[in-house]
Amino acid sequence: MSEIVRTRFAPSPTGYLHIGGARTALFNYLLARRLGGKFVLRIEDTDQTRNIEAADQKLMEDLRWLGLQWDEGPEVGGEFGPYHQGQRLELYRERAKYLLETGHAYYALETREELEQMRAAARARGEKGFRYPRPQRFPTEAEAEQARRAGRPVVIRFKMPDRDFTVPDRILGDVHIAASELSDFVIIKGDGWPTYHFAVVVDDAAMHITHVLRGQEHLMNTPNHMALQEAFGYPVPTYAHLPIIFNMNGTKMSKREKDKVVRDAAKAAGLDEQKVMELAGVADPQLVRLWRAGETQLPGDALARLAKKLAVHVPEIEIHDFRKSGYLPEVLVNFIALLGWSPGDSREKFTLNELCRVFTLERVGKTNARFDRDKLLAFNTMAFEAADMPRKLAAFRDWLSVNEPGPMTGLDEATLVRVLEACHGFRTFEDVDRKAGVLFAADDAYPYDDKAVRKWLLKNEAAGLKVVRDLKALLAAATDWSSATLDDLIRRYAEQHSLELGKVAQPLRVAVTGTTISPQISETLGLLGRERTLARIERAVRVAESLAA
RNA sequence: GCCCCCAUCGUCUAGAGGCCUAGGACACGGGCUUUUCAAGCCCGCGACACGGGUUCGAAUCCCGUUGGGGGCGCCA
Repeated sequence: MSEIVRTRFAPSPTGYLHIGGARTALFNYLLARRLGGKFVLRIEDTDQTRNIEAADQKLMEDLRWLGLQWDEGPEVGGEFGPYHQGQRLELYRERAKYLLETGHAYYALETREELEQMRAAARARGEKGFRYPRPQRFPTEAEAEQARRAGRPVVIRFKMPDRDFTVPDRILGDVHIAASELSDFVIIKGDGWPTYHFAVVVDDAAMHITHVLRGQEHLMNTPNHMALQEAFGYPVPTYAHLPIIFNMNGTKMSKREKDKVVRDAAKAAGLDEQKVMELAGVADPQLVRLWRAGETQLPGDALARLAKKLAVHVPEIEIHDFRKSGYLPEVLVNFIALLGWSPGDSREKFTLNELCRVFTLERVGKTNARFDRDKLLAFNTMAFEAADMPRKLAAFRDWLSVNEPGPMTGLDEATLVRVLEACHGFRTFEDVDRKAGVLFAADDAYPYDDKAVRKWLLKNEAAGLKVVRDLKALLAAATDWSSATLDDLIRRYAEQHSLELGKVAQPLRVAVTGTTISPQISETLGLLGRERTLARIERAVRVAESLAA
């Protein structure tokens, strides 16, 4: 029997998993775990025009990265598969035929244009919302076939019962929707594929789904689903509509936002079409033209390239973005869980397993939430602080693996550990990269920040330069290259010359990294090693002198 | 426009009639620490949208207003 709880996450494959989807997936996962049930993954790829190549793979990769492994679905199988709706067309056709034969559905022959006109006319007449007018006489099978042959579209519509519906929602309570708000909706599209409303009902029943947790944007669709269930004699699952997640500015979180940020930066930098193509590495001028006009999105890698050249931070929207920015999956899970759910006390730190034990629908709120990046960042920082080295190391390697190869790619474990220790207090791996990446760049190629060089090496009659030169000799003669020795050497030098430590450490830091940001100076030198430190100081002296000249 | 949902600090939230002079977290402000960037520590600022009821008593219940959000597709 199907007394066992079964939940599902049913994304459409349009790209990576985004925050809202991740939250829906998480809550479904948690509910199933909490109630000892099964969590099913189903790919809703019924819109052939929107499907994106390999998007299901990306979705699954993100889900797994978060730790939300499904019990049934693509790649793991299960007794109610297949789990791609595109592979279940026979079932939908059979079910639609049943509805047709039992008088619950009928053919409709209007073109999209005709429907648009009908909608416009209804609006002109001042009607409240468009409802498809059910015809007196329905097109026959023969007429449908004739229309098909004539190349006209043929869809199947469901005969919506003429009565009010009450959606029993576990979060919102009973929601009443009047019959006047409902109409005969399409269940089979012109291309023969099912609509979402149809496929979702057929599959939820076929897969014995008991609880449907989904975004609140689906609330008004629910009567359609309930009517379908009634027509089929399917049980009505428990519904729970989740509040929506917004950006801090109250707008909906959307992938388009990433493009907007970069587009605005490109505009501010005065880049023309040619330049954008060049920097983004895009060969199609038409694409760039549309993108500049705000009418389309750039491929992810192209956008990332352009953003990097413009030095703008692209807001993370999709789970994969957070992964690439150096967030921990357990932090995202923890944080997302708190968007719409709370334990009832002031506790905020939860692992996935802990959430599985305490999650209940009763504690899910009704109010929409804003996605506070600052708080997420703080969570990430605290998690790193609390994580042990094996965890940090594994996460660091994961981060390196999903980003373009950089100076730290391929470093051995001992060095990676040392880097992480040297960078303690970091918030994301981007911090680590920003702080220590330059130490692994070629000694003759890393850039010098002119401002830093002027301030710390050239100012006050090149006081910093003198310090650096002195130190070079001392460092060359150091007995060994341990952090302790280096620290001691630097402190002693400062003391002997009555200088504050900052007056010694900063010039040295600028000399060996080109910037004012690096791990503690003795660690910085330690990581570089004697030879490279000396080589870098030499180069710094040359750079500073040429800048002064 | 019509229908539906929602409403506590800037943000996420605790609060299920007296425990609330409303608690926590992040952000913010100030201070400490300091060799940069972070991190850390201490202190502080800060909300029941508004108006009516109900009640001995309301952030908590009811109604209205306002505000926010969602829906009104051959998208999901």
